[in-house]
Amino acid sequence: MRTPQSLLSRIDGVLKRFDLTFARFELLAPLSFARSGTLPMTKASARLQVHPTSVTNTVDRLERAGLVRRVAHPTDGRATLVEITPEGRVRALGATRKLNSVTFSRPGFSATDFVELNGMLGRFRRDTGDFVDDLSDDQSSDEA
Amino acid sequence: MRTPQSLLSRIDGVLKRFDLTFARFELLAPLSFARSGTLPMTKASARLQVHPTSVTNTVDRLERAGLVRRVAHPTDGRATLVEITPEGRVRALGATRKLNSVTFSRPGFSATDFVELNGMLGRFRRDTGDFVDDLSDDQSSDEA
DNA sequence: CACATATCAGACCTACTGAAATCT
DNA sequence: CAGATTTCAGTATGTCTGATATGT
Repeated sequence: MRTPQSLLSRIDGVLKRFDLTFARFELLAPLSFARSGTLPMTKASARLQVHPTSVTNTVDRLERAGLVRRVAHPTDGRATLVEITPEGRVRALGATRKLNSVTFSRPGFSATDFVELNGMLGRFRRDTGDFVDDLSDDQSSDEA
Repeated sequence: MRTPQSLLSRIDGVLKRFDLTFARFELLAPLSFARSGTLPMTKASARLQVHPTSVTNTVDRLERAGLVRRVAHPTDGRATLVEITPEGRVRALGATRKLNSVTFSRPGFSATDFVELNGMLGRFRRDTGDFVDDLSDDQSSDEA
């Protein structure tokens, strides 16, 4: 538990310069990668494995910061899409780059350990049934 | 980051039955292992790598629950020792046992992966200078 | 009508900052 | 007096539960 704690503090240190937290980055980054730039709230909740109200909270903050927008779902009147804004894209890209550069400059793991670790964690997630919807490639129904 | 998150939720699930959180267990467990059963606040802060005020907070809650006691430091008038109570020992032991049994029943890692992982995380902590005072075997000066 | 989606209100925990009290 | 130790007040974050409004 100490290692991810240490990693997280490094990550948060970087993200702070972008006025982001890890929780917010975790939502913003996938949005910036998704072609459509949108994600239904429900999917975000499942993807990040957090309570729906937590997503509401996170989206509230990102929206206040002008990094995302809430958009009505085109076909399901109950659902809401989160859409990344141009400014959100810029922010996500900058943060991602900085995180990558910091990670590469001081990875904390040897190259072989890194590969090995990746495999282990993948096996763990598979064995504990954690790959909930990472397979379904995104907001299939969201071509907004 | 997902794997420790998953582990933590399992751990918290177990600890909840003992009216403990992971943060509180992290303080209580070392106390139960230490022969003297005491730890200066400062050491606890360094050991757990959390802010001094967080230790104050954690000790407050444990003390309210009757699991620890605050004791004046015998030689340093500024310092305060945290002392585990008999009830605290019982609680810590029970929680530790339950955690171990759950861990063994569903480890999430293969035996070889587990050994490998241990080595990696140890190397990580060593390389990032995270073994602050785990070497100094405990509250050397606290024989209360 | 049963179910799904999202939000709100309320609560809790953890952690931090800055200021203060006490002691070495 | 400079520095160490701990606490307090106040703030922010993230997460959860339960209740609610809305739509399928």
